[in-house]
Amino acid sequence: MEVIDKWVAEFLIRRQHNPRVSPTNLLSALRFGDSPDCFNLKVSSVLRDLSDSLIRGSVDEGTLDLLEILEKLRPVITESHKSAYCWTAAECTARFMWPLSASEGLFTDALERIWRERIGGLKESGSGLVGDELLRWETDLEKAVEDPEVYQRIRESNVRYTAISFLTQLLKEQWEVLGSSSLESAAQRMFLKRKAGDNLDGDPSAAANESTRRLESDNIDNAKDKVNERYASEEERTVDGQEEEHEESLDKGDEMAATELKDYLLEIQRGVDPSSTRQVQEPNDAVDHSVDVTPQPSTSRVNRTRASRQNHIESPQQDNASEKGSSSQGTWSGRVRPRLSTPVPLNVSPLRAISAARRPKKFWTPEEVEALREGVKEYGKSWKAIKNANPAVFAERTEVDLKDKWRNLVR
DNA sequence: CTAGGGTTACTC
DNA sequence: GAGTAACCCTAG
Repeated sequence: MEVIDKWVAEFLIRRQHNPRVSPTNLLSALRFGDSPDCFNLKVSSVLRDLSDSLIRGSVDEGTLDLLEILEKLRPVITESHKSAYCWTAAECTARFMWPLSASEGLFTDALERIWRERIGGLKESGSGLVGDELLRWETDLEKAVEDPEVYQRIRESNVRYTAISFLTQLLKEQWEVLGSSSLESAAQRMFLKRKAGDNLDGDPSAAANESTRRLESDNIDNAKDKVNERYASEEERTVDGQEEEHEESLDKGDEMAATELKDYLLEIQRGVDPSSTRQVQEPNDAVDHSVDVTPQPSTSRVNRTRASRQNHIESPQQDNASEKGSSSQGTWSGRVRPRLSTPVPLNVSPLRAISAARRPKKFWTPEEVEALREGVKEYGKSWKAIKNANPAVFAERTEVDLKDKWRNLVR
């Protein structure tokens, strides 16, 4: 199971749209240790932390820490990694240039801390992050202490923009090199294996292996090509268009991966727990559930539509079973058709969960209504704020419930 | 997250 | 069937 834990953790960390994931907390909570098979998980975690920093618009010394950790994980340093580190270090120093002269404020402290201690340590250890560009910056910043003109020039330049551009570029490259997450790769392999098994009469496993090999090789080649192309345009210090392109490919990839992953997880669940294909439990039904040949009452057209929408996975079979059972009881000569069991909806985030049953109706208490009136007086129609202001009273109400109740009250 | 239309379950 | 309250769905 530990492998699955790692896969799921890696998958969650790499979901850029999930703001609740904190890689550091997640890894420490799961206690994966330092085993070598955690490599993808660790790299993903560092990249995700970097990505979150950029989303928050924060480029600070924590970013330098992350870039140094990334160097330890990926000893082959790319140009964008070096540049990102260099410009981030420059930005971390330049941000202390808010006074008009170097002697005021904390500029010299930052110079000491970042360049003499931190980067000095890197030089001693022979880090690949130390390059010509970094050394040039070091010289310029040291000069700035004595030379007001150099100080002023650096102070007025937009170091932050370039740092963010390189960090964005680095992230894009690193995600591409990392390829699909372990979980997505496994889902893709399962998907291709099944597809090959369905389509070919020959040796399905050979075909699946070939397809998988081709897919993986294509992914790696594409990533490498893209990285090389990017290196060719290393001097372009701009992020225009990159973000959009990245988002678009993420969305398409997410959609495909989510579908395949869902199939794969259903399959895992069937394999792990065959009893998981449980029957529907009716609250007042004390008799044997193993058979059910009673046709479902069809109260109205809309009810049927609703029911089939809520149970879209099982509805075709169930409808057929019900109809056949009712219409052919005679021909079955007393044999009863076992009712097909209903698969349990897999509530696996971030896949969309299958619609849950309707909540039981709960009438509003006078206390709740009063709290809602007071809340609207205080916060207006900010249902979330009203709920948060009265968590105990509205423990069993959603923001939408509050909105609906208010709509009823003002009618 | 919110607004607004739709659905469900219930009463008259 | 109309009216109502609570709940659901989905666009923006």
